[in-house]
Amino acid sequence: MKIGEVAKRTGCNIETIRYYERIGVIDAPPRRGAYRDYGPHDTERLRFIRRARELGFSLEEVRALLDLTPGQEVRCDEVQSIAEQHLANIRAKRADLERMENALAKLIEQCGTTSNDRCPVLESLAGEG
Amino acid sequence: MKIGEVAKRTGCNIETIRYYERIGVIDAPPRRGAYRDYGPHDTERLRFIRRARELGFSLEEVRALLDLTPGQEVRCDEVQSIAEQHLANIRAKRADLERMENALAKLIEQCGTTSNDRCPVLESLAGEG
DNA sequence: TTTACAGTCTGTAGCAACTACAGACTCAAG
DNA sequence: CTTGAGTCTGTAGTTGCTACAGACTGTAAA
Repeated sequence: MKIGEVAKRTGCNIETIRYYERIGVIDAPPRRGAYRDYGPHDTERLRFIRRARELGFSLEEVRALLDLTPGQEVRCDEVQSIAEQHLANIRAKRADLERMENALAKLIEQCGTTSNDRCPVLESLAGEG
Repeated sequence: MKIGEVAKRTGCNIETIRYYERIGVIDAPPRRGAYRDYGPHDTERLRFIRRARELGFSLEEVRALLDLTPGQEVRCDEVQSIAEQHLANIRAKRADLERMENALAKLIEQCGTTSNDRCPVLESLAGEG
């Protein structure tokens, strides 16, 4: 399978696949002539990576997850610990965004309620303190 | 005022201030000898930037906001429009995170409920489709 | 006056996770 | 034999900083 086919099947784009190879997240496949020749194992791995990325795992975390299944034995507790750490990160980010959202919504709400030549958004950003 | 003082007062760090100057978010201040010499106007501007960044505005958005008050007249409606666009972005991001959080939490919940040699997290990431 | 020292200067490289080229090549079909 | 889509390598860009190296400056104490 050539890289374009793999890209189509995994939803990763071509440059990204080569990028993953370069940084060692996936192994360099053998070549058929000049072209990379991928097997089904690569497809699975790339799909795994894409899904994990969609869940917001960093590539470092993905690497760690992939390293947890070198042979047969699955260390579910370690997976769980990585996932839980990640979950905590997501929650923290979400809380951040929530704070932003509330603050911003409140400012916008005040638009139009003050006199014409004052803008509550700008004033709040500019205000001393 | 030298850069260190401004950094202290605005909560921006020194490298960041010079970075903002380099990319044109703030003007280059005059020099007193070899050193940058900042006035109160710069402090205000930097504080404005820092606050906007804390609310998640991109530097491009910050630039747009700063450009809206060149003279006296404040175009509150334009500010409002930028802020609302940004608010929409924040909401979208937050919704994304929420989806991630739910998906991940569900997976983690299943940990320990299946047989020892299967890990629901990994299986879900690896699964075909 | 000298000298020590904190602060500042410029310029460059690094981070994450890609994306986007340029310019050369390859390989299969017509 | 030529065309053309696909692939190759290598490099640079993105965002918003941060972190140096190595030089310099300005002030204050000795």
